Amino acid sequence: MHKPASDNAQDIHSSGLKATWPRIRILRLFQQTTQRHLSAEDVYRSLLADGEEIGLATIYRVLTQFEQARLLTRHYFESGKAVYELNEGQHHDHLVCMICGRVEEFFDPEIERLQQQIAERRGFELREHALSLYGVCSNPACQAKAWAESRG
Amino acid sequence: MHKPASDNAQDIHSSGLKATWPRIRILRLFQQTTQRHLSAEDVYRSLLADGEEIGLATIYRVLTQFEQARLLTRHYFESGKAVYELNEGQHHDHLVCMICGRVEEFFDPEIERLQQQIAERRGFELREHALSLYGVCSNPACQAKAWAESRG
DNA sequence: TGGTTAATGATAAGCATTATCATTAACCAC
DNA sequence: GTGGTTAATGATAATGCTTATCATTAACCA
Repeated sequence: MHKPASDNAQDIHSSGLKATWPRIRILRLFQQTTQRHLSAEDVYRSLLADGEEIGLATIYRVLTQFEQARLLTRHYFESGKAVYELNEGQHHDHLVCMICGRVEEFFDPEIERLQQQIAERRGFELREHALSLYGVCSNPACQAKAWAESRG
Repeated sequence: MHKPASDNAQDIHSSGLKATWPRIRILRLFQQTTQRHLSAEDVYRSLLADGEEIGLATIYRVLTQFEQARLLTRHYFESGKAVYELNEGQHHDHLVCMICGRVEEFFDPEIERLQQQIAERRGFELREHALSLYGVCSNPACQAKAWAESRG
């Protein structure tokens, strides 16, 4: 069902990092959690709830390292704080509910192609992009809340 | 050539805000500057250089108010700090040079259409979106620096 | 023109994140 | 396996951007 911790240690090792206990636990959390997108604080709390007292400084450091090692990818979603998700190869963009915070993923090859074309036309060598759509999801509670907000 | 300050005061007034001196100067800065995208700190420094001692707290407050009044729009560009630009009606997205920070604007109706379509298919009512492309611009200095960075 | 009420500015507080540094634990050679 | 080297950790201080507080000041309207 889940990757065992040892595979986990392999992944970390082959990224040129020592397979320390905090790093193993953090990576495992991303592999096992149902909530794909986690902030540093989320990771800290989850591990603590699981009896793992890992310092917040370590969490921040490891998340940054994992991002550089391409084990995780980072996003901002306009919230003022970074969230990370497991990098499973296929690139995708995000659709975020402004009410409940739910995040859906999508991939549109045509949009990707157009982006590349726009960059090329302007002499930019495209390295990465951030595309996030913000709206109100199909949950009736969200639609009700959105409607209430719109009328002050 | 430039809008006179009085028009300026009109815009502020019709947004339901008092036409105070700090607000007039801040809006004028955005209308006159060549650098379209300014952070709170940028605004503070520019006005100071122009002999205008406006408190940083006021700058932050006014930028937020102008954004709510749709006189300005806010962006993040992954930099950890907000930048604002004059809202002149037509929506556009951004192409940002990761080396020199230069920002170009673009608009692609096809991308806009596809975004709308994606949101609809998933039952989202699209409210806004953030699309920023990051790369290396055509400036030879940037390309050289990017190349140097890529090899540590 | 004066009174009311909101705006300002100095400063403190807040929040996410990074830096510092003494202690601890992984790894590699033996 | 064991020990020594070197990097990782964790507590905490520091930073950077932004918002809150509150006494003082200035816009607006009657």
